[in-house]
Amino acid sequence: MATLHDVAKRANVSKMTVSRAINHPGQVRPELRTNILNVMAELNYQPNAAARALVSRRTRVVKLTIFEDMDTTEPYYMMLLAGISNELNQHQYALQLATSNSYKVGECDGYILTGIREKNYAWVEQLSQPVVFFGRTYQDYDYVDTDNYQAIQDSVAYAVQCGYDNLVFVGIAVDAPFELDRERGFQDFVGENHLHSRVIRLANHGHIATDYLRQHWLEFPKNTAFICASDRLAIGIEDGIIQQGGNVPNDYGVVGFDGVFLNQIASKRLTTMKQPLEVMGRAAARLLLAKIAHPQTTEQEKIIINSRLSISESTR
Amino acid sequence: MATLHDVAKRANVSKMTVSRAINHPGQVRPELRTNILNVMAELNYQPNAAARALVSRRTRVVKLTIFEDMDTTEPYYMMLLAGISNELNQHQYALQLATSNSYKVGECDGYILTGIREKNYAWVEQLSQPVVFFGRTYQDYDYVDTDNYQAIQDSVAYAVQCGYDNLVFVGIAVDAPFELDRERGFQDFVGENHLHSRVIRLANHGHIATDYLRQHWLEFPKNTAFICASDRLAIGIEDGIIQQGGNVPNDYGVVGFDGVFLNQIASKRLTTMKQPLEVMGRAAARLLLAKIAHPQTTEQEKIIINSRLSISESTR
DNA sequence: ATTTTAATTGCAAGCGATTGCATAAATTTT
DNA sequence: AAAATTTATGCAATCGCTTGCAATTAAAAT
Repeated sequence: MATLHDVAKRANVSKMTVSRAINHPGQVRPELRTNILNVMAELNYQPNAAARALVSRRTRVVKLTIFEDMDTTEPYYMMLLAGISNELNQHQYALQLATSNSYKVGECDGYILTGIREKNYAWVEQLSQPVVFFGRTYQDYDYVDTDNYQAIQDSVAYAVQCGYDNLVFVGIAVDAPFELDRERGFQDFVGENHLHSRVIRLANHGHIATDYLRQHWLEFPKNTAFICASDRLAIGIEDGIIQQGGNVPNDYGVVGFDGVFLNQIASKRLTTMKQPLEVMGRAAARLLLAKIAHPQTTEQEKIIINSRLSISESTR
Repeated sequence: MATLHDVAKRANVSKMTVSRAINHPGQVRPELRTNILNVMAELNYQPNAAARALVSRRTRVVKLTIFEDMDTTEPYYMMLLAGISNELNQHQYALQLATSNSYKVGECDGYILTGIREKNYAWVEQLSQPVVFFGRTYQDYDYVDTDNYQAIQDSVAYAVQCGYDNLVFVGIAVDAPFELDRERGFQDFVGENHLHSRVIRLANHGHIATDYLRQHWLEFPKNTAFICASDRLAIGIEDGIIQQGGNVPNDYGVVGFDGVFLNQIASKRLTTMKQPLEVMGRAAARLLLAKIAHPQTTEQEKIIINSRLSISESTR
């Protein structure tokens, strides 16, 4: 492997000039610089990351830590990963992935944290590097999120506009900010508009929703819309309706949440509140990189990115 | 941040002794060592990874590169990630994630490569670090994979044993080793056993399979089993059958492949050939770590891990 | 033409750890 | 009891790069 020294010798300059040609382009004579760049290419020179990190105290690594016992069946994170990875890449940063088991391994310049639990806060507070949360947290940290409250309101408003007059919120039985926001959004909307409504909470599995519908089928009259807190639940609900002989979307409407991919496998393509996860991932990465570059300047701390309803075949 | 030097001073020894206490426990007097370890804990000393990497030429980072334009809707990789991450973690290695865009960013001690395309081989060959492929490749490299040929044969055998007498292989329309192996496995089995059979190839989307069934419904008599090359296709097929009024599993059987999670959302829980992705990920990581530790000793190069049929409600 | 200022380049030091060799202490052998 | 061996520890050099300051050169101002 060629080193700075090799390049310098070959280009007849000092190591310093080569270093500057790379890191401070303005400080070196243009023609000299192009020459150096050529030599670098000839020698296939790659700066040694370790040496760089050692002296500059910059690893050029960002760590994404997924604390939630990673539900490996959830494509949600995959899309997030893609967004973060792409953005970091553009800034020559590498993405390191850590889980609740491995969060202590490896160094980095900053953290993107998601799926955090109360018990992890002690660890978080002790971090010396900048931190950005993905998803609003209980505590007061910088984060990127979607407006769950508003998103659900939009979903319900749409269902009402479709003409469904009985609104059922199918929530995920979990005590997390995103879920509470959604439920509150639903409650407020149906309250203000005096709508027939109901809230049920289920574990986040399609077949659980299907089973639930089977057992409670008679409780749901025609013209009911199910506003679900995940696409999984939505698909389970839809399957359940169809199995009970209900007609989707004519007599029953189903709206999902997340817009992951499940709509690709459902019998009918799902109407769903689509989170722009790729964009949100990029935003989180960008915010973190800004904090790394300017540790004090803490201008924009909370970034809210709107979800949009993707209208398809499960509503009329 | 405390350095080796700080620890050494506080413990009244030289830096070297501290270094040895960490890396070569046998070479330092036990009581001295425990004392040093205590001081390290007191000072919350963490070895500087950059400095270490610089001199030892070991980054303690493994890079997983997913070349396939990452189908972010595919939980497959998520499960793989979990396996790799867990295994690396146990060996104090960090996992760096790269995609087809970012494969040039960052240094590492070795690579796990997956979803590789012909055009990437030039890059692969030029790598100086050890490489392990996830999934058999066209070329002759070390890899971890499941026996796709055998797995499909097992699926078909099971379907026959269930009493289905018309076998349909629903393949993914892609020119990849895993797919060719599966198709060949099917063809060989039905050929040798003189079974009624047919092969169709579709893009890997559930609703495409559903649509296909709608259009070709009359071509599939009762007592047909669909052996699918993915769970997505299987779910689409199953939905299609049900929508056409067919009875699963009594008149039609459906067998999936992968065992990702889709069975959690299907109307009926899917019988599927389950790849132990977590285990396979761990195996890949372990193989790579072995190659990193002993670059020459190339004993075990191809690791085949068996998939197992997970029998559920979509077959009788 | 001479001084001032700005733009380039080089020198030396050092980031925090590890490797090879040398030294000191403890143990065994003769 | 002296010599040979093993076991522990320390010293110095070094990994490849960047920071701070000094030195050189070119451009601008007097």
